[in-house]
Amino acid sequence: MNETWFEEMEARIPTGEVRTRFAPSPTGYMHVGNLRTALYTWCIARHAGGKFLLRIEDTDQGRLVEGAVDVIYKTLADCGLDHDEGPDVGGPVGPYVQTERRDTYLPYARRLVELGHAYYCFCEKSASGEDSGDFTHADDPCRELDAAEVQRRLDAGEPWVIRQKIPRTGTTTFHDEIYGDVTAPNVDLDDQVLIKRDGLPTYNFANVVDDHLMGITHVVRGSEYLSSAPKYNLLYEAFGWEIPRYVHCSPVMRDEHNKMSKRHGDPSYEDLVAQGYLTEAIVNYVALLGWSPGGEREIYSIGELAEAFDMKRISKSPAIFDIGKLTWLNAEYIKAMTPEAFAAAAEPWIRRAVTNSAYDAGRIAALLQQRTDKLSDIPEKLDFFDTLPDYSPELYVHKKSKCDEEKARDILRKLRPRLEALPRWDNETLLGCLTGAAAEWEVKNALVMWPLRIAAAGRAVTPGGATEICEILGREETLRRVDIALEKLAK
RNA sequence: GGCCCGAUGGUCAAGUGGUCAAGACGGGGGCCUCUCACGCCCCAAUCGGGGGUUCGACUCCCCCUCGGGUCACCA
Repeated sequence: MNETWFEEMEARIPTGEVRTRFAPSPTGYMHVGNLRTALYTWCIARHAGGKFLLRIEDTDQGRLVEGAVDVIYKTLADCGLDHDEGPDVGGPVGPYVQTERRDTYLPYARRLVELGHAYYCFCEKSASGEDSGDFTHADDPCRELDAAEVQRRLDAGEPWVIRQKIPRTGTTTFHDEIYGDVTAPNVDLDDQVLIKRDGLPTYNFANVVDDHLMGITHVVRGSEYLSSAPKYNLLYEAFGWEIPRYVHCSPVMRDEHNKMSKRHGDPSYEDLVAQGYLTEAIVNYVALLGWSPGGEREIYSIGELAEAFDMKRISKSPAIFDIGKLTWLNAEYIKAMTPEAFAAAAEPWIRRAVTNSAYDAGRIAALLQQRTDKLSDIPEKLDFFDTLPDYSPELYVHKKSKCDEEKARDILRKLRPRLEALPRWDNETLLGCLTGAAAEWEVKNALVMWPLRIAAAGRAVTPGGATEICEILGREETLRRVDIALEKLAK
């Protein structure tokens, strides 16, 4: 590559705006930690009115997973994390897939060799695990090979890699937006491989080159990269490039010791949605896991998150994912929905349990909205609609309502003709009928409501009260169930 | 093990030298009430340990402990 090529690459780099990127490798699914990183990255860009880009890091040919990229697109889109540049929408510094950029890395690596900050290494691939323990990047014989020798072995077709030439003395300090200055002794830094034997760059190298070539101003990533950051700095300095701001995020944990992981069966974004969690609630919860806006407010829409976001307030220590708190937040979102929106979201779940189309899903949804933590909890609350359970008469015994089987039979007997004679069958009418009866018989409302609700539902706990359930069941079915109750109680 | 980073209730966390150490989830109790839930009220629960610095430390420094990360031709 000639000098012109490098100049052209540099000339494309946008300046004067905040540019962040989410750079996943398509090796699996969107776990919660990934989602959070993407969210923070997006927030930094949006907060500053900058650009958010998506770059696919697929330099590991062995770990590609079919369909993984689609999961990434879908998740980002669902969550409202729109990107300004990326493989699908293009942009000024494309391509945005690393394997499509394969020809740009080698020239930069060669330039580093020329600059004396990298070298060709012809050593055999080290066996895995061999150099664990007290390994301290022992003198690589290739480090000081002279140019002629290198050229000879290259010409002979020997396999090679290019390694970064780390200084043997001194220290390297880099600045992180949330951890502050971090210093590491150069001796502890490895002469990491930049270009692999297959000609593709390693993650570390591709990352630096791409971030520079794409004009990334804020590098947001997991804290697992904290200890390799000094090597990145050395690379930027060797090239004479401006060092971006680093924002390292601590991991999301499943418990005190382990990160959230697919292996442990921890839920991904998609899993959570399948479990009945709302996207808005997931995004909101994840944002607050490891970041705090400072005040007491906890409910934030995606837009409000972008507005309030201050990366300085990202937590330094790992946070444990608490499904219970997510569930609470999800319930808050459900309660805040309009009845229409909730009915629409709940209907498929309602119909899993209630197949009888005579029972109005909208009415059922109205009973459910204040009692639903997550949508998947819905079906089990509704099983009594389609078929009346074969319950025990003991269910009629309820201390607080002062009800027992005897009283239940008496109440239901007297109630049946009144219900049958009702001019209309709606909640108000039913309520009037029942409270009227209670007043007339000089008993508590509860003593009338309890047996009727048990008769109608056949279970102790139901969403909604007696009148609401009877209204949905309809007059005919209600009377049928009262008759069944009287039969049970007659024994 | 070397190196790097971190440490406020069970969990998420506010707090940046002087506070009776916010708030939320969860837990406990109560009120409301046609069950359950919602809502409302109240309660319990935290600065890992030890040294300094200071008139005064959760806040600053050191050590210990504990936790996390990293030490791949994976990202």
